[in-house]
Amino acid sequence: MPKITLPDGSIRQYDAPTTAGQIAADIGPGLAKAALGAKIDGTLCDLSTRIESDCTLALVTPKSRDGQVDPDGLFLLRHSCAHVMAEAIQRLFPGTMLVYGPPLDTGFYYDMAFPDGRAPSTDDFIAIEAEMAKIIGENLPFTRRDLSIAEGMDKLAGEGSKFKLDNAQRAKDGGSATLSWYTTGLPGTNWEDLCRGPHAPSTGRIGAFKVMSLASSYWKGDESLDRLTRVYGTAFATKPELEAHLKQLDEAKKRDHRMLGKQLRLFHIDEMVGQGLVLWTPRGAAIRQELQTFISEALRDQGYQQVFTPHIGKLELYRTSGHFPYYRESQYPPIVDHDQMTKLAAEGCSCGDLANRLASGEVEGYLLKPMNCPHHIRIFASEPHSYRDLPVRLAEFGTVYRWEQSGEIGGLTRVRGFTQDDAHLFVREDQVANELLGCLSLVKLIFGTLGMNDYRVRVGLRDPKSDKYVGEPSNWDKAEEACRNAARSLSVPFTEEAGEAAFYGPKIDFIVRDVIGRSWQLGTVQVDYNLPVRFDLSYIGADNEKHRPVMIHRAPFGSMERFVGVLIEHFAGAFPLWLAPEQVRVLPISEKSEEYAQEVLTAIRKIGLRATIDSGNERVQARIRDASEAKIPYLAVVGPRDAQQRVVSLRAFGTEANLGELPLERFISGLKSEYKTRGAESLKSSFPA
RNA sequence: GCCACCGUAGCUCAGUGGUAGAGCACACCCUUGGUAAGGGUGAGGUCGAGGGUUCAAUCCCCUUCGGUGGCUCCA
Repeated sequence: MPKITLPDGSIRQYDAPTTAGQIAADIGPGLAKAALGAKIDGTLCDLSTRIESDCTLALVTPKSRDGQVDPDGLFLLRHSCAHVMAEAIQRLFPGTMLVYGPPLDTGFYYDMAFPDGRAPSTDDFIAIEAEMAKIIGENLPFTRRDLSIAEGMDKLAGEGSKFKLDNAQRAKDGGSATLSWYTTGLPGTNWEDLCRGPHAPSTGRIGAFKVMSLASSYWKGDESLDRLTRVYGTAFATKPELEAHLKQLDEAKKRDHRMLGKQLRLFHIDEMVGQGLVLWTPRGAAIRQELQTFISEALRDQGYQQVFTPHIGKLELYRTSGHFPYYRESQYPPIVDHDQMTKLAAEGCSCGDLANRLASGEVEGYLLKPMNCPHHIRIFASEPHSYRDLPVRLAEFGTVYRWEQSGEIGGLTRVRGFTQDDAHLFVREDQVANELLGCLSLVKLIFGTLGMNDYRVRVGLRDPKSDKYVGEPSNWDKAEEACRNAARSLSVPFTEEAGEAAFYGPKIDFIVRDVIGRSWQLGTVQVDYNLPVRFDLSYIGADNEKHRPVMIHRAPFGSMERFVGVLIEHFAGAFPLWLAPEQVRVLPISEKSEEYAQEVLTAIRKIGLRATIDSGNERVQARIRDASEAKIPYLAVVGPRDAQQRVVSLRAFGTEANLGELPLERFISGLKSEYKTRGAESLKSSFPA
């Protein structure tokens, strides 16, 4: 006789098997009406799930008691809505085979195989949504039925969908005793789908939904298998929630760095220059320069030395490092000099031959550098080192080139040429732990100064099953342990992920999300026992013997391109004073104040800030609007009154009214300290709140 | 790289099988205005590029380049 423990601790006793839905009804009609499903012993289930023995039970509704949207409720709604969409699409596109349709954080998708050439386009969304509305309007129950594995397999084999058959096989392999189908309505009469559930009780519970977009995917994520069409949608319990979600998406779009980059003229990517090759326009370059100055100061404080190295190097260098053999596909092809080319052409050497001979080393060429480490290593190796000299820390804003797949390139976040704020530390083994901490503190300083708190940390370890990693397992163990320990010191939660290591060593990565919700790796710190071996690096120890240094690779920004891209979105284009491309705009009320405005401008420029004057033939209101749209931190409005009193009327970005008047000298000194302290001190504090 | 969609003025976007439009930006004129758009006039386009169908293509078809959304990849 089941004894049900509810979340408030109360217990309900039943003398016969019951269902979650029945229990909800027993508690109250309101709850019965609101319930979408139940968590039985922590597992999300249908309301119709039969309960035969003691359990804990929590009913799932669209909103929990405190008014928050319940993610489990959304899960049920979206999973159910995916079914409704699949049914609607199968009605409109006969012959469509269903593959897999899970809920997501922001909605759901369904992968489908359409009969050749008959995939829907976005123009069909209206029809699909109309069909879905019909199904939802009928408020049909989602009815579950279980078949034995054998029966179920027979049924699927008869229906002839290899995709569903495969899903069933995987359920079977996963230890499932039965296969379940969900019918939208009456089993045997209405539409059904192989699905492990759970679902909302009926279609009518889907309050609001929208078909969002089309994309493609590969079956099981494997590009050698069938190509599928993925239809994305979303669903909510109510219309206002859907509208709020759509509005949020729209807001996110406005923060998109590609949009803002164009609008604020921060960078340009030009067809004629090449895909994924970023041109930094003056305004974006100002931001980058400030960031580089910032990090250079921090590096100097930590005992780094700056170096410069060329953009190319001999293939032999990258054969030694392993980059060329391991990552040939993702590099620009090697450069072969004229004489070689002429000679090879005379021999009738084919492109294939040339590739092979470059790979084997029979023909030498140059490579656009995919990484800076080999160059830095050769700097280290260019002179002998004593154990007393270590750590040697070589830093460079080094530009590297990688042949990213064309479909992956976009904006500043994935590009083919980018500049890393790179450095390589050559350290004694006993120094590894401490140097790692130094690297992490640098990352923390950067993220802290910029107010970027929304990041996660990943410790990337080797995948024991893969053979792409070079070096001794014992060294890998040591390096992985050092990373783990350093990550622990961060007091930020981190995950350990096998298979995420670089080929030469484990790493600690800092990962942020963009406005669209995509994750990007920014800063990275990597421990490397392997390249020192490949390059036979050494230092002389206290024992007068040769010893092998350990390398640490680190780039707290990751790349300037990606970092600035993420930063544009982080600030929604409204950069703090120290980073803003145009920091102050002086705005004379009329030509009568032009002279004083020029004086103010000169004073601002004298302390090294980027400022302009807008003496345009427009009314003040219009020019204020222009400055506001350009997201300029400070606007100094000056008219005859201000000139008379030697003050400026100050307006800050993001504040509705003007802040008030400030004597010119205080304005200048306040600007200076806000700039120099990178916002730690603010000019705004000169005004009453 | 794969699939889908998109490419019209500097930007955002309408539009049509008979060689094109709006708003903003830009230029000039009037206006000299005190905190988020003052008024007028004007200039600006090989409708991404190449090929095809057609009497005629910005529009239809093919190819190509670029962008977007995904997938796959990412030292």
